[in-house]
Amino acid sequence: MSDGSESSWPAELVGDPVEIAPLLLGGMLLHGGVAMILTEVEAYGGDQDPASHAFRGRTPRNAPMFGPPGHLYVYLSYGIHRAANIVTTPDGVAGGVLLRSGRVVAGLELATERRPGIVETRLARGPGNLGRCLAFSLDDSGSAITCLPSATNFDLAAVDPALVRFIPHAGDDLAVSHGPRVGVGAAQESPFRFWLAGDPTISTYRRARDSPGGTTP
DNA sequence: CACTAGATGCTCT
DNA sequence: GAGCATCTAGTGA
Repeated sequence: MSDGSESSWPAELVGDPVEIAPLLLGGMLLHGGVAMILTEVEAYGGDQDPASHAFRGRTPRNAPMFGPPGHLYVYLSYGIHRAANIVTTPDGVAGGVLLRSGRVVAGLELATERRPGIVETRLARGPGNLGRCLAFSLDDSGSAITCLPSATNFDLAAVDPALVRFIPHAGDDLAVSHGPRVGVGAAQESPFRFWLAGDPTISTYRRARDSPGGTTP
């Protein structure tokens, strides 16, 4: 009974996570009273991707990965960190995009409260830190994401912090770098990780590790 | 900056 | 019980 609230996820953002992932960069994600621009993402597939949680089939935890696109898949990592994916594949097909880094653009006080003493550019660096800034919990796994037009002008205080909203980037092209994911033999050919070139919210050493001698600016 | 070790709790066999 | 799609603090240059 969700008052006709179907996911407003656009068809352009449905498909192979490797193709959709770079399209999410520059988009704005809202939850928990904080808004951030996505600066680094990573694609995860289904039964083709040995590193994916969905690789060994459907379980209660990863069920959202197999569900409709435009939904959240949140998992607990190392008992501490909550990492979030955006499901991009059609219903019945597993695949999603892990949100690795972001730049906080609104709700800075809340984000700083959740990560005391951390410099602004590092507030949402890494999947666990990003999830903490946005106050994601395991209960948010499976939630629908409301996708709004890029022209949307919002008042953060008026946005329900329990809802997940996404506003895609539109306008001038962004400089996107990409690199292969290390440690996964079967999928080393195609790039899985994408980030905004030169963005200060992404650490340099991690960048160098992920794309040795190639796509970095 | 590079590297190491330890924390921490849910998920699945 | 084992194993994590990780992060931080600590060390040494």
